[in-house]
Amino acid sequence: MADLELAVSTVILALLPGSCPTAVNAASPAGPTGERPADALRLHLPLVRRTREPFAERWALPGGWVTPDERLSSAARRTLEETTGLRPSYLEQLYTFGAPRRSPTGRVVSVVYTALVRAPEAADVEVGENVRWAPADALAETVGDLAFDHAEIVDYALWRLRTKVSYAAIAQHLLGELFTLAELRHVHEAVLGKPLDPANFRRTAVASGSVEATEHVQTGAAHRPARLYRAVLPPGGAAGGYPPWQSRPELG
Amino acid sequence: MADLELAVSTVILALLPGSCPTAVNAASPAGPTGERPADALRLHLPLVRRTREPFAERWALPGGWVTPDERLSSAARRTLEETTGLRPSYLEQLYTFGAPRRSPTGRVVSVVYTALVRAPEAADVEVGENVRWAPADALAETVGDLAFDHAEIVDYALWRLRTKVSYAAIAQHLLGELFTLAELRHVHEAVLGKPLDPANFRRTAVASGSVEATEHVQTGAAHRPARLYRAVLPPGGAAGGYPPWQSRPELG
DNA sequence: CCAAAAGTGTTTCATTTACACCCATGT
DNA sequence: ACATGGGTGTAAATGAAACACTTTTGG
Repeated sequence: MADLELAVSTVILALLPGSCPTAVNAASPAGPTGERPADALRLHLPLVRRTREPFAERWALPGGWVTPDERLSSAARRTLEETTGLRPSYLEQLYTFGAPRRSPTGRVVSVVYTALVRAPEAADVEVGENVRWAPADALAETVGDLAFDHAEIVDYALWRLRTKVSYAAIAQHLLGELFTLAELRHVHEAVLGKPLDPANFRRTAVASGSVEATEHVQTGAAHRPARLYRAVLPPGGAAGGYPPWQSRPELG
Repeated sequence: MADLELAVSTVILALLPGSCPTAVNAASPAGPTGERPADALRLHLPLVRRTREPFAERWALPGGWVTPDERLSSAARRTLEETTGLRPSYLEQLYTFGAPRRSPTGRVVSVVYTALVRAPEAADVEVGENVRWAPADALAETVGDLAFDHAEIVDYALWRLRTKVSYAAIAQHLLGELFTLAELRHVHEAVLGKPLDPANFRRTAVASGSVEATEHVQTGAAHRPARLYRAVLPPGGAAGGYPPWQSRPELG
C-alpha cells in the first residue's frame, strides 16, 4: 500500500471560437463533419506538454501529485493554477483511474476532476511551447495521442458533461456573469453537438429557475437587444436532491 | 505524495426483510417458491467491527488497502470477500474521499465502491461478533456512529442509488436470476421509499427493454401465478449512451 | 423599408399518471 | 364462491417538440 503514488488530473473545459487565435489549429477546412459556422464556439481544453519520460513531448492533462495535507480538490486547483494559471469557476470530481499499468514507471492512481472556466478567464492562459488549447472533439487530429490514458479520460469527461448538462445547471459556468439566453443556448448546443429550438430552450431555461433576468440588455447588435440573465445558485438546502455534501463548500 | 495511503471501501447493499437485523432468511435461490415475508423488504448493508484503533469497536464499511498490482475494482472485490465472503453481482465506483483529517492516524484516501448483492448470496455472509447486517436507513439507531466518515459515505451511496435506479437497470442485481415484476417493483419501492403503481411500473419496465419474459411462472401463491422475468443486459455497443468503458469488463 | 435575431403563442405529439376492470389461482 | 394479487385497457394530465407569428433594433 505504499508502493503507489496518488496524482490528480483535471479536464478543464472552456468555450472558445473554433478559429481561436490562441488555438494552434490547421484542421478547420470544411471537414466531413464541418457543418459548423467558421466561428462557432467549440469546447476546448488546455493541455500541457510533458518534458520528461514517460511520454516526453506528448500532450497531457494538467495535474500533479497530492501533498499530504491538502484536500483532493485543493490539489486539483493548485496543480491547475501552477501549470496553466487557471482558476476554474466549477470543479467536480469525475472518476479515479488506477489500472496497474496506466503509467510505465510504476503504479499511479489518478483522481480526475472536471473543471469549467469562463471565456474571459480562459483568455488569460499563457499559451506557449508547453501549454496550448485543443478542441475537445478533435484531440487526435490536433495534438496526436495523449500521454497515458488521458484520451480515454477526456472522452469520459465529455460524456459526463453531455449527460449532466441536460439536467443540471452547469453550462453557466462557461459564460461570464451576465449572458443572454442565446449565449446560454449556444453553450448547450456546443456541448450537445446539435441545434436547439430557441423558443423551447428559453422556456425550459427560465422555468428551471437556474437563471434570472436582470434589467440590463445587450446593445450594439443589428437586431432587437437581448435581455441579460444571471445564473441563480440552487437553494442552499437539499431540495434539489443533489449530493448531500455538494451544498457544503467542498469535500474530499 | 508518499506520506499517504490508498484504501478501498465498499457500500454493499442487499434487500432483506426488515424485522430480523442479524438473522438472514432470504428467498429460495431460483425456485419459484419464494414466499414473501410479512414485513417489507429493506435495504441492508454488511458492516465489520473494527478491532484496532482508530475507532476500535466501532462499525465500519468493509475495505482494505490497495496492493500495487491489482485494479482498484479488484481490490474492492478482494477486500469484500476477505471480510464478508460476499461476491457482488454489481460493482461500481462511487467516489473518492480524501479529506486530510479523515483518519486520525494519517492521511488515507479511500476509493469507495458501491456493490449490489442478490438476496441468496447475501444469506451466505457469516454473521458473527464482528460482521453484521444493518438497515441502511437506520444505521445510527442500530449500530451507533460509524467509524471515520463512513456514515456520510453511506448517505451518498444511497442518494446515488436512488437517483440511478430511476434511469438505469440496476435493481435487478438485488434479485435472483428469475424474478416477478412485482418483486422488481418491491425493489424499486424499497430503494425509492415510496409505493409505485403496479400497472404503470409493469409497462415502463418491459418497455425499457431491461427485462425479458421467460416461459416460467411462479406457483404456490393464493392468486394468479406471476410470470418470471430475466434481466437483459444492455447492448454491448455504446447505443445506451453509458460511459464508453463501462461496456468493457472493468477499468481502474 | 428590410434583415436579423429576440421573444411570444399555439398546435401537435409523446409520455406519464391515475384508476377501472378482468384474469387465474389457492383456500 | 371469494379473496388476492397478476395483468390489461383507457382516459386525463403533464410535458416536450415544432413552428407560425410579433417585436425591436441596426443598416
